[in-house]
Amino acid sequence: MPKLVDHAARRAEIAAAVQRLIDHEGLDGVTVAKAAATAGISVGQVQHYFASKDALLEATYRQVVERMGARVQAAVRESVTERLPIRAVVTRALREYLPLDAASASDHRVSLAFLGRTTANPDLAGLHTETLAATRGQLALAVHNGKECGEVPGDTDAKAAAARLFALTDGFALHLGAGLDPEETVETLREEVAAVFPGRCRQWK
Amino acid sequence: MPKLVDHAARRAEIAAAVQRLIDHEGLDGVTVAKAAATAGISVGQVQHYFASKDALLEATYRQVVERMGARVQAAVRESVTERLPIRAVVTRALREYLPLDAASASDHRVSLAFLGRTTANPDLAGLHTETLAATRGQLALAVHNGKECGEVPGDTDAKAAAARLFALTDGFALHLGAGLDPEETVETLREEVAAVFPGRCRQWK
DNA sequence: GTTTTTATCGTATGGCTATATTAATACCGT
DNA sequence: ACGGTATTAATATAGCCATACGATAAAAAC
Repeated sequence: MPKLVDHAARRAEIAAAVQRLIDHEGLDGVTVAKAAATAGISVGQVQHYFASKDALLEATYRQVVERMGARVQAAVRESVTERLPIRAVVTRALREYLPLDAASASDHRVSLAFLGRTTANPDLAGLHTETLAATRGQLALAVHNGKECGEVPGDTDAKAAAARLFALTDGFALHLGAGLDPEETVETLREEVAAVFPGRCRQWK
Repeated sequence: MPKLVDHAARRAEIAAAVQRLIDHEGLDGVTVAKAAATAGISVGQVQHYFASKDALLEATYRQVVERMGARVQAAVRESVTERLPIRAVVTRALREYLPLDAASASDHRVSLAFLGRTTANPDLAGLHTETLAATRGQLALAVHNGKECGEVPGDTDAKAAAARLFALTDGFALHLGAGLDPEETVETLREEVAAVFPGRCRQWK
């Protein structure tokens, strides 16, 4: 057999180049030729690793979404191993959704660019809706656990509280790029979560 | 002189056709030829009313933004003439930002499509940022007035409260298209505004 | 060492698009 | 009625882009 190449890694590299390109020239500015130039390879090589331009863009989007999810999961795992209260876990998790550093800001911009295409692309819209629903579900579960644990009052509507916190976070993420102070925003988000989780856990989980 | 044509009205008609086109095929699916076909006119006529495709899209976006703003302003004016408390005025105004009916949902989708292009278009990004800042400023003013009037506690940070309510509203608007219950959402928004404006106005303004 | 499979590259091409241009039309003031 | 101009239609053009294709290199298998 010929030269051995890690296909997945190469695809990831190319997708990363496409992300830089989107960041710089927008989703519409992406052409296969420019993607190849950004990645420092030939057009033919891009074609070798992606069957079509659509496949290339889909892989790029998937990579961005996965990285955003991974950031949140990492924050959750870290908080859980530190035996922090659910309130703190949720606060850290939601904080990870905000475009506070360069990397997550780029991810957010790119995911926003794709979001603008959901209008005419049912597949993309479906993926987006599913992702939102999953996140909202996890958040609702956290609130529910908070009720069982004693951090959240018993009369709280877990689903409504989750929807509210999530919408607030996404709204902040949207507005952060447009003249909102990061520190104040994070502080407000912290207070909002604290308002939903006012109690203390009765037992160590 | 020749045929008299209301330029502004004709431009608005064409822009409305472009909006339908964006709604159906996405912002990328817009071509001058399709725009002409959707509007039921020739390509040459589109060229006559818009110097370039960019100008056509900009006019469309501007029309959408203006209509969204007008809806809010109308709600505010109506509420004010009814001598409603500021709380009710703000509630109605924010409610108008949500894509609850077909028209505002279309406007929201289209503005989202344009938002996805702010990545690479500084002019568009600037316009968007300004619009957000203006809205946030108006909202902060409403909260400030509420403090003077007695509806809002004196220790409320008007700017922070405005930023929070606005982000929440925009977040809800974003999530409404993806599996959020409209009625519950409106109710939650109403409660949130009520929480910021818990008092009663001391005097009739 | 030959063969076969994979990787990479450069170029060709067919289609689509924005826009320029040219010609035709219709209406108004006089 | 009629010239002139705003308006409309139709066509031409030049550029760009995704994708197809062919050629070359390289490395494993035997």
